[in-house]
Amino acid sequence: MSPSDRPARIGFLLTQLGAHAAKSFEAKTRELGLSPAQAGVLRIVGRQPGINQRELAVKLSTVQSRVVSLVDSLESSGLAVRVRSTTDRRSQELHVTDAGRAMLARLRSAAEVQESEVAAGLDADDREQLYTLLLRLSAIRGLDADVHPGYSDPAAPQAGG
Amino acid sequence: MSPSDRPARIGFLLTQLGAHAAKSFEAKTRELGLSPAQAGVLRIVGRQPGINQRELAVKLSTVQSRVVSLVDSLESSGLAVRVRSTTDRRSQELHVTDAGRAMLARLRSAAEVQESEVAAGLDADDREQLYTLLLRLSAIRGLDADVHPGYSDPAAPQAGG
DNA sequence: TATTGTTATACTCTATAACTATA
DNA sequence: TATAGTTATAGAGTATAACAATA
Repeated sequence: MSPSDRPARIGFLLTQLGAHAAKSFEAKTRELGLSPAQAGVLRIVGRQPGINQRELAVKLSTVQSRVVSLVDSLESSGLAVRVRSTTDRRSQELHVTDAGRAMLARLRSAAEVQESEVAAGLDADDREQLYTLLLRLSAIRGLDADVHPGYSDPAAPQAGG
Repeated sequence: MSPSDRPARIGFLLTQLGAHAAKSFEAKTRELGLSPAQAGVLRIVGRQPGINQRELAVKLSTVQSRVVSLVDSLESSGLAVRVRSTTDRRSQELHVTDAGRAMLARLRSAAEVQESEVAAGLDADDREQLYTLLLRLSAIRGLDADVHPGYSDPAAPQAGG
């Protein structure tokens, strides 16, 4: 079976299933009161306490102005705080609060639930095989295991791959 | 290796790799002057000539008003046309023009290029294995092989899966 | 003069609601 | 009265550019 005989190919299927997984995760973060983007920032700050906004922007491949509004929202919901660096007063060091840590625990539970939903229909061997292949692709692409895109796009149509 | 020991899991990896694939495809459609959404509509109309806008909205899981603007753009770039149904003058039957068919051929080439990029680093056996597993997941989810989401979102940060 | 962060603003994509025309 | 499509409008998410504070 050559690639062109296939009803849909790896690129297409990855796009389709990735969007599906993203939507299911988004539904769960929204129930917890967060957008996927906010959840992602919280996760990174939890793993790298003291990271500043510029570093966060680089990690997320976005601009500082966007980080401002994301951190604003986390701060106003009490999940994270900004602390002025004592060594460089331009810099804001970011930290997760106790409430933020509680939220991270809830997000981890949600991710566990999502995992079983996403893999439903595959037996343990298939899951292991799929996991291994995807992890290899991710490594080949040089993707950061801490960062994944939060499609802000709950019901976005098409593309023909 | 239990799920919770994993550095990143299937749901997370699918989301990450799916976004990556979507972005690479989007870059290609943009070069051809189309958004992923426009490309997707063109593809569907090419496969189902005469489909009307309501049917298209259902297929894309979106609203009719959105279909209007998508079809508007395809029509004004000469890739598709609306034809009033003779049996129900409320209904607009959609058709691809010659220029639209030429564009579809270019999109197919782009998809071929994307496919080799996305699967780069895997040998033929691995690709076949991955393809089989993804196709099974897609079938289990009941996803439509004609429709996949066009993330309109070129550089969207995070979510913690 | 360069860098960190902020504000103001604008653009894209998408949905909701009111409307027109046909049935 | 219901349906296919359209228009007008609003919202979310994101980026760009000008600005303030600090280095």
